[in-house]
Amino acid sequence: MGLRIDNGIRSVVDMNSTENDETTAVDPPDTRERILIEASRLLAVNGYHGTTTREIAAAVGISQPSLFFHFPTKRAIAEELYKHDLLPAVAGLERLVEADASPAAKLYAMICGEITRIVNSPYDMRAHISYEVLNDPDLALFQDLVNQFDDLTHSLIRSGQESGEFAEGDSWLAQQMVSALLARANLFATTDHLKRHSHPDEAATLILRSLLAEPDALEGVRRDAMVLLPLYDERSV
Amino acid sequence: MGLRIDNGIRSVVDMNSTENDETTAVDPPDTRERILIEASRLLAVNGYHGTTTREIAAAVGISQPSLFFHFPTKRAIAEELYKHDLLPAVAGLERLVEADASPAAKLYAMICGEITRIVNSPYDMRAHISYEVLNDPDLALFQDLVNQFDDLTHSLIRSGQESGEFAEGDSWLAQQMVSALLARANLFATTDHLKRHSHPDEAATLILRSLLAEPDALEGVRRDAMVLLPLYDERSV
DNA sequence: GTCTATAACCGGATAGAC
DNA sequence: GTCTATCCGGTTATAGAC
Repeated sequence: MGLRIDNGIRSVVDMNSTENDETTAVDPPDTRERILIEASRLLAVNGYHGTTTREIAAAVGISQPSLFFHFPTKRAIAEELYKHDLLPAVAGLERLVEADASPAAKLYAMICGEITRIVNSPYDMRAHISYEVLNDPDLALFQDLVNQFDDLTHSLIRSGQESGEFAEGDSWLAQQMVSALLARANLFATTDHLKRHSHPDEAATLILRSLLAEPDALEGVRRDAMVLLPLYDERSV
Repeated sequence: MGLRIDNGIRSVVDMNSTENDETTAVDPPDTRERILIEASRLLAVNGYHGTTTREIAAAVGISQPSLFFHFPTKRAIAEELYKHDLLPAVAGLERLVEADASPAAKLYAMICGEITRIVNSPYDMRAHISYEVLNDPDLALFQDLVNQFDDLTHSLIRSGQESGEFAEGDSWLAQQMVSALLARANLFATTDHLKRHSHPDEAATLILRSLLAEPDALEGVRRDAMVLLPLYDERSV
């Protein structure tokens, strides 16, 4: 079958594809896709209420009403962006949780996979988990998705503590630290510090060192996580 | 003096005063103070652009134009809140940095002191470091303050790495983890999980375990930090 | 698919009475 | 200090031509 180009920006699929077929060479983003890209930048910087449809249209280079040919409402633009970010994350973490491996390896793989995904995303998702968005009753779907992700992370930490692989401690606080670091990773991705200087592994190492009961176990965890990592990526399942 | 119950909110003035005269016993929040409290909640949830002066006024129980008797603009309300949050943080961290102690103890004391301060604040400061606010050119003052805080944290981590007290690693990433956790602490404070179940020490422990080259050094670091802690609090200098 | 013109609304802020 | 009434600029979204 081969990878289809989904007409857009180098879709996520393309960026990560291990082999390219010759048809993917050109790949000019259509208007709809350019709207999503520019909107993601503006939403990240100015927030949902701080971003106007005029600004998005100007960034794309079309008139403000032309936006409404491609999307029914401003909200629909934001929804598509948030879904693009959150659905693969929840699905990937669910696959990891069900896998046969230690909680530490699963957590390590999740952090690596998630940061890799964020860095490779064509969109700027810094704002995806702003309180402003999560508390908007009209965007309740995303509260659910974020809560699902957080709950899965929390249960991973709990079961690691129960098996003795992780040190005892407030599992809720630990989960918040993981989720805070991942939210921050969206910022790394655009300041491009992460792209140039840092590795997903470093973030995972930082978290695991703080959780593991036995620091020397880290190398083994890393090896197990590398085997698990493809599971997190929807293309490889 | 004795502990007064603060009916609701302890006013900022009271919290920081080293000595109380007897006239402060009752402490009914005046309108101006109530505006700040309600505005902090709404700003935290809906963001700056997502919060209207009409909503703030309704929460306080006055008419919308009455706000403008107490504050010249909507922005002035936000500015006062952000200053209240950021000025003591930067000043406290500066005092810690200049103190005579190990970087690890200073970092531990900062995290403890900062979370304690957040939990005790009468305001809900969840939104204080949203990109929406930090990127607003009219609020550039706060970018400076946040950058100062982050730079001081970063230099603390760097010098700990240079002395061998901390493990090698990306100091920028480590600083981001600290700052992300503290930003999240503003959320803890209102979900009141932190107030009930968690201790500032747990957060500091979580971070230090991930940074220390020698995990067994943690107990000594904690003891040194406890001596340092009063330095962070402006009331005790 | 994109445009111009515009409807309908909501935002911050002011005027002036009490 | 607080109110009612109001101004005015900016915002989302629609209508209809090309």
